[in-house]
Amino acid sequence: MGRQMTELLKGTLEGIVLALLEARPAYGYEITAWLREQGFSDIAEGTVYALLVRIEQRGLVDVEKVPSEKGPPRKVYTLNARGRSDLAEFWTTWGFLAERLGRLRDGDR
Amino acid sequence: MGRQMTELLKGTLEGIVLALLEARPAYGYEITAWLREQGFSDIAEGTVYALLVRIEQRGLVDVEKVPSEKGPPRKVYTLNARGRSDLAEFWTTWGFLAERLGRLRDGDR
DNA sequence: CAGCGCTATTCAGCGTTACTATGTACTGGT
DNA sequence: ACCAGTACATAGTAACGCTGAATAGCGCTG
Repeated sequence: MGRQMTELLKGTLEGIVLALLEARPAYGYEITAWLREQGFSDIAEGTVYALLVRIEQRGLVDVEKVPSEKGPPRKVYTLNARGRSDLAEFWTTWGFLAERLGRLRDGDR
Repeated sequence: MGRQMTELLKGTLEGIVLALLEARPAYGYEITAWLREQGFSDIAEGTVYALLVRIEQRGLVDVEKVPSEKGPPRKVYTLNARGRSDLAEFWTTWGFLAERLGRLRDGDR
């Protein structure tokens, strides 16, 4: 993966996953697959699982273990109230940045 | 500064500074002041200087020492060819992310 | 039934970045 | 002599994503 993408993903990836979980509960493997579909083809599985551990420890998600027909049990993550609040903050921060960057890009300085 | 902003700035801040330098050469103290004007009120001076050292070592900028009327000599940074190429890459990467996030925000999933 | 592929999670070690806190140095005004 | 403003620098820390590998369950095929 490019160095720039790696750095830009810091913080962003967490927002993306929270936003996905807002739409529907999901488990790690599924999230990784979804990310790849969305064009984030180079995101390592390990990265996603580490992220999920973090947001669980911060109390942004509820976790439920669900047996799978194929392979080991899934850990299904659901966004809770704290998570929704955190996501709202994320959108505010992102919005601020995106607005500044948009102006910069259009040569408005 | 918020944790989210700190993480989102990773990679972004470098792009912002490169974009500024594309518009006009500048020196560290000046860049810090400009950032504060743009609403990045909490970015520490040390952060900017460290960033400038990095992009200089990567060969993205040319540096010229210019005596100042007030205080020690200024190090004026000018974006060079490599820097412009790096900035173009940054906009591509940023554009990709901004597009995905824009969709996510609008509930398009 | 052995091996392979897919599903699913976990972990150790690493590199990069921004933050905090501090230090150095030069100039002009009181 | 002192202090505020200008200007640059650096050591140490925390957070995040990446690499690479390991572990484990299940179904299918030779």
